[in-house]
Amino acid sequence: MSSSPALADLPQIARRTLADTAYDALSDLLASGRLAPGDRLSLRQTAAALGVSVMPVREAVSRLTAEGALDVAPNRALRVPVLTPEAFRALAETRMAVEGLAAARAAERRSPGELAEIRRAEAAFRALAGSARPDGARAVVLNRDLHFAVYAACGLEPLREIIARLWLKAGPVLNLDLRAHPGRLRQGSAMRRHAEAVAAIEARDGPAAAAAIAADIGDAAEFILSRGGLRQAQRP
Amino acid sequence: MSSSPALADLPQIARRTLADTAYDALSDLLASGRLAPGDRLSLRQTAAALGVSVMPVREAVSRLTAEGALDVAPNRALRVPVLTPEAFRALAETRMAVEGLAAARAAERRSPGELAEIRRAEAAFRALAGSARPDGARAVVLNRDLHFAVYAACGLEPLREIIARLWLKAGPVLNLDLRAHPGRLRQGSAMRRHAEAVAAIEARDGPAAAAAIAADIGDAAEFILSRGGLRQAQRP
DNA sequence: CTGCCCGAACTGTGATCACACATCACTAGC
DNA sequence: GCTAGTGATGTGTGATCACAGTTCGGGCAG
Repeated sequence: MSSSPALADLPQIARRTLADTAYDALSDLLASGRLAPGDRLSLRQTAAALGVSVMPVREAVSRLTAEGALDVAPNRALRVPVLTPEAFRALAETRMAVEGLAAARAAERRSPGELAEIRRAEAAFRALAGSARPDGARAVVLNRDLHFAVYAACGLEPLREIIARLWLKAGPVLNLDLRAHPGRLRQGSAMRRHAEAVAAIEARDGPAAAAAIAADIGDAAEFILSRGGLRQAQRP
Repeated sequence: MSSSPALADLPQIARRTLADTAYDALSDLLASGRLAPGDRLSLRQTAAALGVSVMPVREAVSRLTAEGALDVAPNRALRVPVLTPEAFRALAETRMAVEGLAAARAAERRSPGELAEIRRAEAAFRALAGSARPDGARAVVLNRDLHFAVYAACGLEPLREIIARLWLKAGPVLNLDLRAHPGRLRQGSAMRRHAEAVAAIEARDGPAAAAAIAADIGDAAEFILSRGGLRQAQRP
């Protein structure tokens, strides 16, 4: 097949289905905490909001329920999962273990470029968290950027995907709280943990990086649990 | 609403949709290696085979693709993912880390009942693997039973789910190989690793349990990689 | 005024149809 | 003889309809 070399320059046409787009839209809502635990959603309503039929939304929702990011009650009602304190604690412990693992590997094998990216993300978060009146929604994004800059450096793509799914489950709880109480950022706990993590990654100290990330997760989880930020999943 | 207390004893009616059933059927095919990497499947054909319309199959497939257990090519072709050697190695490393983590926790906090269940599963596998002509398909099931008896004892349900998804991705490669070459069982490598793991769990030695499970995974992965058991994902 | 019941509106689930696209066998043209 | 175009067939994707089940509010009976 001989043809003009100009064809080689053509960018591949992105082949995105409506279901993919719907999935991204719902994921974003969940990860950013704009969908709170217990919120119900309807296929037809979200389909109307997205301007498509219910089919793409159905597929997106079925993916999210498979990942545990959404919950279909026995009544067939569709809602954002409400975690019991026990389930939330188990999720937090899992995250501490798995994300600690990724952080340790990142510390040991990060490239100079990856380290630079991590430091940049840490600086961005610190600038926001240290400001007079931090924007909760933006803090959510920057915190996520920093964490995933670290996990991207661990060199194991499957591990990164696992963590992304864990964040989808924890996102509504964590970020709803962070949006509601951005003042917690001023306590500096997150900033301190982040600084410890970056220092450990810079020093190629795996265990220290794991400990810092785990402490960051544990601090936030403990704060939310102590505040009773979790509603019970029971109906009266 | 006052009613007879006998009603409290009634078991909940399992509300299984056709999509759930289709998901289980496909998962089983994947986990047991009866669907080999590169195999294509068609919504309409599998729907006909299951005696339902395409809708439930569509939903099951969309869940599986979200988990990475199935792959929808840019051509929209649906197939079991073909792992490159690099991707397979990354998956194996992730499994060694994550499943090692779970095994370590299981060793430290297993209950007597869980230990008994693990020992029973180990004995069942050993009996089969040590037999004259081991049945590959049955070995797949018993190996899975043993591993998940350990992971169930780790006390973190989210971690167990993560591992189940990893097995869905690795299953076609591993189990296709095991079915094709059941003679490898007679080398005793798996049996030795299993025995080490059970001993470590019995002794509540977390690091040793992690090492044994990781070695079990690593041995199998190394064997498959050395045999060139992975086809390239490229088309001629 | 309170408790119950019934019906309208809505839910997810499944089936069916329509469509754009991919694949492959085949044939016309060089 | 080999390539390029063409048609039939099958593919996933999306829309629409049908249905069983739920939810919720209004109205009737007590």
